[in-house]
Amino acid sequence: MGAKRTPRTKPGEERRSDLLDAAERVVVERGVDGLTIDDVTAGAGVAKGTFYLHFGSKDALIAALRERCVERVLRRQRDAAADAESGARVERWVLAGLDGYLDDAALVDVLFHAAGPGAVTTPEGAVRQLSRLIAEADPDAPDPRATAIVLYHALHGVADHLLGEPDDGERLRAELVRLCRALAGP
Amino acid sequence: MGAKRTPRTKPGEERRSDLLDAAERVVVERGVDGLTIDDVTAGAGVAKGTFYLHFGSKDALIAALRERCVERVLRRQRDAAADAESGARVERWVLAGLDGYLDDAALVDVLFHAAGPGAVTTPEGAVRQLSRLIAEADPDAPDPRATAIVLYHALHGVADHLLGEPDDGERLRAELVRLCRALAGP
Amino acid sequence: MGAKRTPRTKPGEERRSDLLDAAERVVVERGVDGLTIDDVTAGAGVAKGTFYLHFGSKDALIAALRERCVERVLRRQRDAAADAESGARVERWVLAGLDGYLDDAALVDVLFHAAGPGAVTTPEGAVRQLSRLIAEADPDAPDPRATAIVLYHALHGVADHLLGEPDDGERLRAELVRLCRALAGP
Amino acid sequence: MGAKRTPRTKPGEERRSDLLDAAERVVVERGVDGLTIDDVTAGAGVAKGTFYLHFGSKDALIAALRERCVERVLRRQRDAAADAESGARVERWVLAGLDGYLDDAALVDVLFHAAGPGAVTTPEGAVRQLSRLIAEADPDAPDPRATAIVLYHALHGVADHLLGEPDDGERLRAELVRLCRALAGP
DNA sequence: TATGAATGAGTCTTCATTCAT
DNA sequence: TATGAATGAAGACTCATTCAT
Repeated sequence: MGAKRTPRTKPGEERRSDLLDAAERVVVERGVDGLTIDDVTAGAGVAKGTFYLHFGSKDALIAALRERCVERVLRRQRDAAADAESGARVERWVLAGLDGYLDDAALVDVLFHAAGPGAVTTPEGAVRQLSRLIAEADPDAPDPRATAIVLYHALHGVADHLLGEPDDGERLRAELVRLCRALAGP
Repeated sequence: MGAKRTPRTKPGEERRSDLLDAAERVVVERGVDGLTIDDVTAGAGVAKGTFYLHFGSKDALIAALRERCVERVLRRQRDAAADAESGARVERWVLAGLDGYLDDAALVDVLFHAAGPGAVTTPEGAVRQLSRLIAEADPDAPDPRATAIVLYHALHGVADHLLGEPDDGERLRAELVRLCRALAGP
Repeated sequence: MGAKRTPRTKPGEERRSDLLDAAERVVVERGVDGLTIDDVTAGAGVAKGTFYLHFGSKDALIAALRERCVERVLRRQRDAAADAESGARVERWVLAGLDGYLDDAALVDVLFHAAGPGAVTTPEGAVRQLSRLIAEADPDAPDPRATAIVLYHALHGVADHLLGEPDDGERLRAELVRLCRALAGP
Repeated sequence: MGAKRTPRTKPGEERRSDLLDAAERVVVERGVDGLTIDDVTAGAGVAKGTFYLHFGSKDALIAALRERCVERVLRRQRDAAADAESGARVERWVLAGLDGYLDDAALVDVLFHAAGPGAVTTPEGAVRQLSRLIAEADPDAPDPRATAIVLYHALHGVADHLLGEPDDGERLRAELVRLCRALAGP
C-alpha cells in the first residue's frame, strides 16, 4: 500500500546469512531457549514467514548456527597450525582454539553448553579436592590449582565424549591416566 | 476445589526427595527443557500444587538437581582417593569422577551440557586435525587420536572456565601449554 | 501446531473492536474479575493468541474498555448539552450522563465501581440517618430520602476524588457545605 | 513436638478480630483481589486452617470487612451530628463522613470502589465540560470546577444507586435537577 | 519470494479449600 | 480449637508454525 523500505527480494544465501547473523545476536543475549523466531526475523528485518523459506524449523536454525560456529574456529586453528613451526603446532592449534572460542565466548557458551544459568561454572569443591591431591602427589607441582582445573575439564570432556562413543572407553581411560602422570606425576 | 483423596502427609525431606527423584527421571528422558512440572508431580505421585510447597520454581528445581548430582559424584571421588595409595590418588580421583559421571551419564549430560540434541558430540573435524598434528609432532605418540580427544576437551573446558574467571587466563594458558608438551611433546 | 481453519484476516481496528465488544459482554455478565481471556476470544470467535496481537495483557484490555465507555457517554452528554437551551444545559448534561450510564448501567457499574458483589448498594443505615437529619433541619424538605441519597453519593465521590487530588480538599469541602445548605438548608 | 509460641486457644471474638485486622492491612496494601488467605493468616499469626474456623470463605471475610468499615464511619457521623447545633447537623454529618472515609481512605477506596488501578480518577474530560457549562449558566458561580466535581460524583452515585433500586428513578432525577438548579442555577 | 495475521496447544504458577492429626 | 500439608481447578501468557494474499 504505502511505500515500504526496499522489501525487495535478496539472493537466498544472503537472506539466510542475515537470519543467522540475527539469530547469533539474539542467542548471545537471551540464550538458545530465549531465542524466538520473532526476535530473529525482527533482527533480520524480514517478516516472520520469510524465516520458514530458509530454515525448516527453529531446531534447524540452531543446528546451522552451531555448524557455522565450529567451522569458523576450525579454520582459525588450521591457519594457526599451518603458520607455526613444526615443533609448536599442537600447542598453537590448541591456543588458537582457545582464542577462537573466547572471541565468541558467549556464543559458544550458549550454543554448546548452557543448560540454563549457572550450569558452566567449575565446581569449586572439585577443584579444591583435586588441587590438594596434586600438591600432595608432587610437592614441586608448578600450579596445582591450574592443573586441577585443566584435569577436571579434561575428565568431563572425555565423559561427554564417551556418551556418544562408548567404544573409545579403554583408550581414553589410558590417555587420562597418562595425562595425570604427566601433569601431576612424581 | 478442595482435596479429594486422602492426602497422606510425608516428612518434608522425603517429599522433596521424591520430587527430585521424579525430576531426575524426567530430565534424563526428555531433557531439561522437556521437563514439565506436571511430569514431575505425576512421577512423584503428588498434586501439582505440592511441588510449589517444596520448590519455588522450575528453575529452583533444576538448580537443586544439579547440586545433588555434583555432590553425589564428589563424595564418590573423595572416597576413591582416600582408599588409594598415595602415589595413585590423582588418577584414582579422576577415574572415579569419570565412572561417577558415566554412571549417571545421561543425567550429567543433560544437566550440565546439553543445549539441545546433537550439541555434545566431539567434532570429528577438530579431532582429525589435532590427531594429525600430534602424530607429526611425535611419531612415537602412543595414541594420537585419544590424545587429541583429551586435549580438545581440556581446551574447551578451560575456555568455559575462563568465561567465568577471566583472571585465570595466564595460568591456564601456561598449563595448557605444559599439557601439550607433556602429552604431545617431542 | 499451526493453523487449522481458514484464518480470515480482518482489518486490525475491526478485530480490536470485536474483542472489545466480546469483553464488554463478558464483563457485564461475570464482572471484571470474572473476565477470562478465553471467554473474550471465544466470544469474538478468534483463537487465544489473537488476543495478544491486539492487547498486551488483560489489564490493558480492561483499561481500553474503560476508555471506550467514558468516551461514549461523554459524547452523549456533549450532544445533549449542545441541543439544550442555554438555561438548562447543566441539568441536561447531568441527566444525559445519568441516562448514558444507566443505559450501560451494568457495564459502568462493573467497570468503575464493583469490588465484588454487594459492594455498591447505598447503605440503608447511612441513608436513614441522613434523611432524619434533613427532615429535622428543614421540615418542608420536599424529599429528604432522595436528598440523602444524593448527598451521600456526592460525599463519597468527593472522597474518592480527594484520594487522587488531595489539593482540592479545601475547595471541595466548601462546595459540599454549599450543597448541604442549598439542598437541606433552613 | 518442640515448644511453640503460645499457640493457645483464644476467645473466638478476639481471633476473628485479629483476622479482620490482618485482612485490613493486606487489603490496603494489595487490594481486594490481591488478598490471599495465606497473607491473612500469616498476618494474624495463625495457621491457614484456623481461618475457616471463623469465616466460611474469602467472600465472607471481605463482606465482614466492609461491614466493619461502614459501621466505624457511621458511628463517627452519628456522634458528629449529635454534637452539632441543630442548624448545622446535615453538613456536620456530611463532613464527618468525608473525614471518616479520608482517614481510612485507602481502605474504603479498595473495599468499595477499586476495580483495578486507575478506576477511580475523576475523568478530566467530563469535569472540563461540566465546568464550562456551569460557568456559562452562572457567570457568578463561586467555583465552577468544584461544583462540577461534586455534581459529577452525585450523578454517578445516583446512577449506581438506581441499579439496585430502579424504583427510585423518578424521585432521584427530580432531586438531581433540584441540585443542579441550586448549585448552578441562574 | 515475501508477508504477517491467525492459530492453539503447551506451561507455569496461584490460591481457595479440605481434612487427618 | 488449631494445624499445615496436600489438593487441583483455573487462568494468563508464549511462541512455533501455517497459509491466504
